[in-house]
Formats: sequence, C-alpha cells, structure tokens
Amino acid sequence: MVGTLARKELLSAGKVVTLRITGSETALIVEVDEPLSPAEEEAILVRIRRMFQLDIDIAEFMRFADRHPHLSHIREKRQGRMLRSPSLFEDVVKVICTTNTTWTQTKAMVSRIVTEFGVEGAFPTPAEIAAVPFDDFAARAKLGYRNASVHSLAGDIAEGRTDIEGWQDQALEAAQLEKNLLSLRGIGPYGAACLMLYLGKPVKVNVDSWARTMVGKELSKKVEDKEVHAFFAEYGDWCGLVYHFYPWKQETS
DNA sequence: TTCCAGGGGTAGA
DNA sequence: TCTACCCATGGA
Repeated sequence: MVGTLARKELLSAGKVVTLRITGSETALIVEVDEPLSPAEEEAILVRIRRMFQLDIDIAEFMRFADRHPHLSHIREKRQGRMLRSPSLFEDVVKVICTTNTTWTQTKAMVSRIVTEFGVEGAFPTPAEIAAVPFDDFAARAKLGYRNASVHSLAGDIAEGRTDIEGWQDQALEAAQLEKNLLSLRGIGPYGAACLMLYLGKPVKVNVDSWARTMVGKELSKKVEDKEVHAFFAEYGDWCGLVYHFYPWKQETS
C-alpha cells in the first residue's frame, strides 16, 4: 500500500543525511543513513512532522466528510493530509514553480534548483540561493520570469527582512495568513490557496486549469474561476481540501 | 509558427 | 473591482 519516500536533508554544520520513509498502518518508519546526535534527531523529527502534517488535527475534517455521503471515501481511504516540504520556504518556491507551466517543467525547475544550488542533493537554504548573484542564478535555474520571485524571496529571508517560517508558528487567522502569502512576489490567489492548504487552513480552492476543466465537465460548460469557487462554496472552510479529494464523475485522461 | 501549461503583476478604466 | 496585456520556458 505504501511506497518509500527518499530525501536528502541538510543538517547544521553542513552534514547531509538521506532519509528513507515508509509507513505501517499506524506509524511512519524513518531510516537515516548516518548516526544522529540527539539534537540532529530532533531536527529531523521536526521536519518529518511538518512534511506529513502531523501537527495538524484532521479529526474535524473527517467528521465534516462523514456528513457528506459522496465524501465517504475520504475516511475509507484515510485521506485528508497533504504531503508538504520540511519548510514553508521550500513549499513557496515549489508552488511558484507550478504556476503557468506544465508539471514536467515544474519538476525540471525544482530539480535544477536542487542540483545547482543545494548541497549533496538537499534542497538549498535561502542563504545558499541568496549567495548566488541574480544573473548567475537565473542562467542556471532557468525559471523564466519566476527567477526574480524565488531569488528575491531567498534574499529577503536570508537577510532577515521577512520570516515566513514564523507565520506558521503564530496562531494567525486564515485571512491574515492569506494576506501575508499574497504579499510574496509570485504568489497570487492560486498559490496562496495551495499554501493555505498545506498550512492547515484550506479555506479557498486553488483554482488551476484542472479545477476549471473538471468543474466545466460537471456543469457541461466552460467555467470561470468564480464559478469554480461557487461550485465548492457549500464546503465552507474545508473547500480547499474537498477540492483536492473530490470524487469527480469523470476523470480526464 | 502558434498555442498553452497546476498564474501573477501591472496599468488603466 | 475588473479587464487586457505581458511575462520566460519548452513541449505539442
């Protein structure tokens, strides 16, 4: 049922370890290729908790899904959690790389960011990206017009002008969190909704071309973004999650 | 060549 | 608030 997720993680002092993560019915199993100090082990645990949203209580969403017969698959398939990155910075960069492009190109962009600027296959830190002059970064990352968004974000974080990781430690209201996310260059309504979903506040649908296609099929017409939002409006503050696990009548190939 | 992909920023109305 | 236009990239 479960596969293996392998990932390189950069620890303090420049140590890079490989994680191999599998799961049983009740637990995650994390293998590390090198011995860890207690502090390093705790650092890895913090990242694992974030990746698998273990700090987010989904019981309320499960009860919500239970009240909708067509969402019964969510509990049956034990859905409801999103896989995310060990840091909000990495999630923001990846979301920027999904905008106005194909999934194939998104993967290529993220792969170049890792291989060009990361240490031994680990995702680069803001400081590592910020240390690269913009023209050099753009030529090697080849993110198109997204280069400026990613490079400026890395610089802002590395030089202390913004602390986006702190946004998730504060009990921010959804509206304020969305406002913060929208203030980031390269993050618009779609990106903010994606990130809100990752941050446990799925109050809006991340309307992308897939959403427009599928809602269009349901309604048998070409739809605008506001019609996609209206389609999911009945799910209230859970609409972002419902969209992600929605049982479409006819999947496209 | 032209279109467009898991959109966003900006100017102008 | 809404619309039109532009934005790098690369596959179809």
